[in-house]
Amino acid sequence: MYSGVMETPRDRLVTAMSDLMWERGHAATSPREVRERSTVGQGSMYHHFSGKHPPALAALERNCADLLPGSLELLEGEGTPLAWWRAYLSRDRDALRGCKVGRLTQDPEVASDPELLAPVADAFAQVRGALTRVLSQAFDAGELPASLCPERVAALMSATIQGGYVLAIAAQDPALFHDACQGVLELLDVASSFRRRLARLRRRRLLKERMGRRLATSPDLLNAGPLVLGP
Amino acid sequence: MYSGVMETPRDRLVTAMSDLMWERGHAATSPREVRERSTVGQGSMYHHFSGKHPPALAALERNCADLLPGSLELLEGEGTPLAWWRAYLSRDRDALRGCKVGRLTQDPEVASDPELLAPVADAFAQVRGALTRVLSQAFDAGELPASLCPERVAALMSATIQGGYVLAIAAQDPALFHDACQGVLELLDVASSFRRRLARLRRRRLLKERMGRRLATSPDLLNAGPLVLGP
DNA sequence: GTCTATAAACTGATAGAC
DNA sequence: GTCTATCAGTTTATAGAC
Repeated sequence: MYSGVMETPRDRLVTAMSDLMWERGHAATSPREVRERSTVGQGSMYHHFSGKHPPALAALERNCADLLPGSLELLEGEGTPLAWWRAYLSRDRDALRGCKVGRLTQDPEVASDPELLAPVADAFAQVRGALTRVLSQAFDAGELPASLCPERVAALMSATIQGGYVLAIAAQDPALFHDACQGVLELLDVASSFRRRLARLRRRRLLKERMGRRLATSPDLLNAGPLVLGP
Repeated sequence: MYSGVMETPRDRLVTAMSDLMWERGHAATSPREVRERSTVGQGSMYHHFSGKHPPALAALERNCADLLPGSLELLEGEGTPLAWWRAYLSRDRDALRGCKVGRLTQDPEVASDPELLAPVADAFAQVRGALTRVLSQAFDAGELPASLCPERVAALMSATIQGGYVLAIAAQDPALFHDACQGVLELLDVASSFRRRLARLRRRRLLKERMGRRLATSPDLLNAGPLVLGP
């Protein structure tokens, strides 16, 4: 069925609700505001939706569906685990506007309504799942120390982004968002370089044993100052 | 001036506003709710405060003043930097209720009002400052690799907590909050053990040179499997 | 300082013509 | 499906007695 270029009134209502939930949350959004933004008549609104709940659920599901693919596609395809999580944590995000989905966890009417919370919970679970898979690959490849737990590091990555928004908005400075993300990247770089260095030591030791002679430990390892990481 | 055990009506209004801002945020809180909770009469409320803004500012300033000391005192006193940040990140927090202060960054009326946002920004800046000082001490003592930046790791710690709330509420499971906090602790443990191990290598090398003889590299270092950290 | 009464405004929701 | 008109219920805010 051809719907033309114009959005249908129903879509306009959902779009208005979606925008308002991002800007103001659910509890702070009144049906009147939704109606005004959607430029839909008073009577028409009640023809399409009865109350605030149904359009809110539709808006939420659309927001999650819109946002998820962009996040998930960064965490797969060509490349290495390290490149994936770097891309994910370095992704350009509008720090002062916050997360369309995450913000709603702070809304009393969403958090207390299992139906509204479900798509939010699902979106976060999927992102965390993808991050966990990526990290597990890095562990299997020996690129991260086994003392780290993929699930916990995945939770940390998601939390860093969500908490980064909080810090940035509080300070009205996007730099804090990027500081937090950089911070976790730097820690992961240390952890993965650690593993690489240990592996290097192991290889040398094996080599040394096989060749039956002593190999001087590489001075550049022992003098290592700040950890400098490859590109 | 003696005020007795009972809170004054003005205090009751501020307390009610404070509780409601935590539970529902500012935008979603109506003057009527504040009046009902405070059990202050309609006329009395307008005698003490004109509108929602003044009691909100008072409530916010009180919340920040109540919350800050508890956080700051964990980050000083006897002990080591590592013990301080562990205590800070392991502190018992009600993950599903969220942060009294941080939640308000997601409120449109707080985020867009410089006067209301100021105490929030200040509280976060102070915590970040304390964390940065603690981390700087660890860097100075050589307990963390110099590739890490104290400010960024401090931002990461704050973000982890704030983001942990988001994940926990989304999943309605406090475990996710603790996962995120544990995740950053584990990464910091790796980073600090890394530094310790490098330092150990350096000491041995110095010793070796001074004694003019070769010292076999410690097998327990080279065979290190999962990093096991001290208590 | 506190209370009751009341005014003024607004909001959510419905009905019925087109 | 959309519009106008309208109603009922609430909410904010003020006035004035105590």
